[in-house]
Amino acid sequence: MGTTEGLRRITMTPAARRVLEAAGRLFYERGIHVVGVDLIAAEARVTKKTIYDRYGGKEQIVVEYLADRDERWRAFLARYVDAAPPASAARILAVFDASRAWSAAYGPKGCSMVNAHAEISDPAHPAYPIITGQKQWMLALFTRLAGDVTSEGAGDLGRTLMLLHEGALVAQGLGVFADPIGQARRDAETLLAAAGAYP
Amino acid sequence: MGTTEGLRRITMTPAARRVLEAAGRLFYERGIHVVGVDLIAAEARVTKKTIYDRYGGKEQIVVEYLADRDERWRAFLARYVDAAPPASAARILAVFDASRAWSAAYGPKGCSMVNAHAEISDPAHPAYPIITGQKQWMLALFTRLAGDVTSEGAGDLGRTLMLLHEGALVAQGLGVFADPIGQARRDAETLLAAAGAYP
DNA sequence: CGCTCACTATACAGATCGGTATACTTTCCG
DNA sequence: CGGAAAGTATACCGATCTGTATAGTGAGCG
Repeated sequence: MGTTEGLRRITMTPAARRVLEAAGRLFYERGIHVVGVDLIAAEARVTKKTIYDRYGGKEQIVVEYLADRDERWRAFLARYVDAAPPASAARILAVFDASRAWSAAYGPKGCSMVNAHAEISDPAHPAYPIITGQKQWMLALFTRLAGDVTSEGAGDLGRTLMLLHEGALVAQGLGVFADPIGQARRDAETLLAAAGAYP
Repeated sequence: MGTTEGLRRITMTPAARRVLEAAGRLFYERGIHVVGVDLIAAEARVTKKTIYDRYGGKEQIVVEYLADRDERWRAFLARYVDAAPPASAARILAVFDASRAWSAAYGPKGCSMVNAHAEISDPAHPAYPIITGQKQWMLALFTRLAGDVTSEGAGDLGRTLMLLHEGALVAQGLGVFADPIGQARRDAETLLAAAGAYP
């Protein structure tokens, strides 16, 4: 079901897990290119040999980092969406609730996929499909959830929700104003009311 | 009026201008950390000595790059906004028209400020205020333009427009769907109609 | 004329980059 | 018992990074 199938071929030994944890934190907070393998090794209390035994190269660490974030975000999100009544507007609002909770828990520097895309511009990079795949998946999710509560115009509504959501993540990362995800949530609510999603 | 006053102290000789042009193109297309001074020098057909004579260091090239983009974007945008009737909803829509034209002319890889923020996380970096300053300025612009066409709720409308606009730039950069800026523009139009901005 | 400024050309320094090699230890498991 | 797997420690490689040093060229100008 995931788009990350053929990419993750790492034996997740305890040391490999520490590497992924340290790399994830450093990549997200400081950026990908600026974080070296030596720093990751030191932070994970692991030798470089172990890193290269498990991952083969830095590129694969990046792939694992993004695939892991993607996987965890989808699971995190599912808990919020599934908790809301089926085919309800509340299911859409739950996405914004999940984003706010995720941001509070895992760092407010915006979306890791968007940030990674700023550094990985080459579409041939093995991590590229993970980045674009998650955004495609989010758009499909919004469109599907919108289709469950409106008789027509689900595509349009889905794209608008996508824009509000992405905009909120960026505004959150740059600290443009307070609680942008809350703002986006209220905007989505208004939008859903206008679309007749509250019967 | 600009937020970039105390930062630009470069004598813009012909060679320095070629450096800024080359660095701007490379930074935007490939990223900041991944582009070295040697590459910039080669691409600008300039020796490294000239670069360090004019800019002092790579950090200042980054500052000039972002300050220049910010300056040019504001001038570009002003032409679109000022061409629309004063205190009209068309002025707001003109922002989206400007973004679409800018993206078509200067590259579709999203917002250079957002991309730079992914690589420059340290708030003490001299380029940081340029990044956040532009977003603050955009929010103030949207809020001011919104205040010109609605009697109340300009702050709220301004923030919503900001989210739509930022979301559209990100979606454009990641290629989530076709013409996201056009989508955002239509959404803004609906929003403005609901707010009674068309008398 | 002679000075200054902008610039070229080239070589180099010191640090850091991703990645590899060698040798050793521990743990688990058939 | 014995061997494979997972790990540590350390030293190293070539390439690349930002930044500097030295020497020389050409144009503008008082």
